[in-house]
Amino acid sequence: MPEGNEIHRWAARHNAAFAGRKVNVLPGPNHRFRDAHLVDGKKMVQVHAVGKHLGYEFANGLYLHIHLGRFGDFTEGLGPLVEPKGTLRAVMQRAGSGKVSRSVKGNAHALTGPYNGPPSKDDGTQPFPAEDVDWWELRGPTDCSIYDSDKWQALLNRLGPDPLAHEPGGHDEPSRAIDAILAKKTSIAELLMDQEMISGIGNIYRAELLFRHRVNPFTPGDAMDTKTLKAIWKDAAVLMKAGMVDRRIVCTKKSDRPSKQEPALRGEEHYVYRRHGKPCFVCGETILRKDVAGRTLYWCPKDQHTTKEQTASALKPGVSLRSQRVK
DNA sequence: GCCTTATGCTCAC
DNA sequence: TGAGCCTAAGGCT
Repeated sequence: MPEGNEIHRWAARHNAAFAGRKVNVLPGPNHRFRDAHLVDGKKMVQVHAVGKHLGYEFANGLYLHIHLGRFGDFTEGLGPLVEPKGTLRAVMQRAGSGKVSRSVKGNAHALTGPYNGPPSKDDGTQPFPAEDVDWWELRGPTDCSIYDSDKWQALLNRLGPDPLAHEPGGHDEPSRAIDAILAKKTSIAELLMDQEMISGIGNIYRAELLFRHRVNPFTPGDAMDTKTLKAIWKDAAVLMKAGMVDRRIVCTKKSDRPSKQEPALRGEEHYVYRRHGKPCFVCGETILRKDVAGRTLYWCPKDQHTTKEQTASALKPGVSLRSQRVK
């Protein structure tokens, strides 16, 4: 369920664990990933992350392309693999690290922990360094398939610049995104989610970025100004980088949190995302939500200066999104 | 157990 | 613009 921060984090971890090594790539129990054999047993050169896409580059010139979509996720583990579940799609394992064991019940070593931070789960499991990862398993991706280098390059060409793919100070690329946005009449809320404009931003970051810059989400791209767009780009890079490290998207400033706690308490990570019906941390106004192009947009009508009509278009409290979509 | 929701995207019409 | 695909969790009965 990742945005760009998670994708770059997986790429970093899987580079540490597998880059330069021979790996086994196996289809899941249902064998839906039929092309696994094309890279199985080959040397994995390196993992690339662009926007929300992962590309595992192999020495034979092929790429294992993975897009997690909304539901996809990895489980990493140490030691022998255990009992894959039916929904499993694919597995990568260090070659020569022993046979895949399907006899052990339970998965005591498996967890999807943060880099070196505190455990992400409340079950007491401890994180381990990426270098120690022996295998990962994948479930629920939107795509898991083999690309040749032309197909991979075509993907890169299609995607807009990625805030996480650029070094601070070397920000020449955002101009491409900014020019593209300024040429569109579509709302900035939709444009921020458009991977051909900027890649890597998803529903949480778009809502939070628009709030942090007090931008009316319904503003057309061509009515935005360059200065604000530049600021949003820079902010995106900072927030997403932080989200890469602790596997937690935190967009509130300490001074805006009701508790003033650092790190942010549960429920105080976001200004507007999933806070509909609750009071804005900054102005106290009720946070609104609306279905926009199939995704839920959250905003504060006061801080983000929405018009009466835009405010009135928000979903009524208690009404389900599904019934709203059917209108 | 059913319903809803969720950090996404593609394709057919 | 809508349907479809993918999986899991939480709230409700």
